[in-house]
Amino acid sequence: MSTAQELDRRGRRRQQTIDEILDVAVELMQTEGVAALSLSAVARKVGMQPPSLYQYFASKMAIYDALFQRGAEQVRDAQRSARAAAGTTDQLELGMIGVAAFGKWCMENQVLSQLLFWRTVPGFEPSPEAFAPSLDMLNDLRHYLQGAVDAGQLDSGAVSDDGIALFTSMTAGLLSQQLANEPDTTYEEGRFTRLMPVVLDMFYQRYKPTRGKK
Amino acid sequence: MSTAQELDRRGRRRQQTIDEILDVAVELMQTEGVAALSLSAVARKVGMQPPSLYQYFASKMAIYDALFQRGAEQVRDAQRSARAAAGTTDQLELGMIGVAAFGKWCMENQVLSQLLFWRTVPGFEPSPEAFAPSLDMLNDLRHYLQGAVDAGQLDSGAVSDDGIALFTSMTAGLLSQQLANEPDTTYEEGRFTRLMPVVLDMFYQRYKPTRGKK
DNA sequence: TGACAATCCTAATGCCATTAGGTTTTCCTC
DNA sequence: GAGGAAAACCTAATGGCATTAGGATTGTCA
Repeated sequence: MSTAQELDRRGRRRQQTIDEILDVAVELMQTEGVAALSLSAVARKVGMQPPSLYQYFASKMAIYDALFQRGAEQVRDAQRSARAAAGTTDQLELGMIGVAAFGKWCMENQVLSQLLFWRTVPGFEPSPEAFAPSLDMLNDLRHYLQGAVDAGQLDSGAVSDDGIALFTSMTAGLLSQQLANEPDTTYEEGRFTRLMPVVLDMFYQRYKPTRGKK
Repeated sequence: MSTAQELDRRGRRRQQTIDEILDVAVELMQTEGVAALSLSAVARKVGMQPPSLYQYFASKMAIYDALFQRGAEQVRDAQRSARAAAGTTDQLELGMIGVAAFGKWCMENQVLSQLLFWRTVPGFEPSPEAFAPSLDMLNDLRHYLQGAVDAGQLDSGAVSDDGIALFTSMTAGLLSQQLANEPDTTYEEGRFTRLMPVVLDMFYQRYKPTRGKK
């Protein structure tokens, strides 16, 4: 009836198609490899001719970018809701919960993880907009480590550049090895991800308050 | 004169061409991306027509495989000669020297590193032959850690599956982050690789003899 | 009903890897 | 030094890809 309503209807249909394209793209990347995504294959699976996809995405890279953003938002929110669901205010524990949620999401969304955390697609560089949620995640991490420092659970070195670099490298290192060498398992049972509590403990040992600095 | 000599001449010329193709391939991967290697571009740069390359390699994947093997041999040998050049028999120190040599090679051969340690090229799986030097490297690592255990420098847990997984994950984690986030620097100055001694120390702290087990 | 815009199509371009089949070059044997 | 085999290289062709141009169809509203 009203213009707004019609546009809304059309807009919703359009969004539906966009989502379907992205879903199919993920599905194909799962079987063919992230960098081997073919627009023609996507079009075939959606039931379109390849050029029609350009009504929804300006290029193949735009699809990668949309998936990057989708993934970054998902993993950030997965981390946040895991922390919110936990009934604790212990900053250290919240940090650990976040890492576990992160790891679990990565194992369950390997295609998106690869896009997000490896530089695996030749010409692809995420747009600032798509990258923003990743920065949120890094800030969240800093926030909880700072909280642990303030609570006297960690030495202040833990939130230094070196501390952050160590934290992300060690956790991402386990994830990376897991995804590369033994992808078909769960976060809890993986030969590498299983060691996540160990590396977190190593980190805490290094940045114990009152002594652990250098 | 003799058949052997002539075949040798031809064989040497052939090997020269093969090497040139591989060199050009690395060069192009540096500028265009590892997964974006184009045989046509290689052929152009070598001064051939694309189909002529098939005289030397059965497919594009065969080129990747040759590069994989080349890289694996290079990095293994770089590690070994660094250890041989060191004037020590201290197993722990030899382990550290190996890691440093490994890291340095990776920073100086980023294209090959990516091929070797990330799963970045869609259809590519290294042949067992190409993969063998990587196994050598893992055995070398095990050997030196075992040596440190035998010398009473480390707890035996260091050579357990978990210990090895931890060691490789932490070192590869730093390298990975360095290559992905700040590739244009040296091993010594990189924001992440600079922390290599720190993570090695963390490892040694965890597997100190006489106490450090669990 | 007519018009506008969204949606989808076919046709075409220029890239790619790879195969088929022929020509030139190299080099050893006689 | 002539002949011939094998190596090295070529052109032509196939079928795939991403992307662009431009036309047809369809839905939606005045």
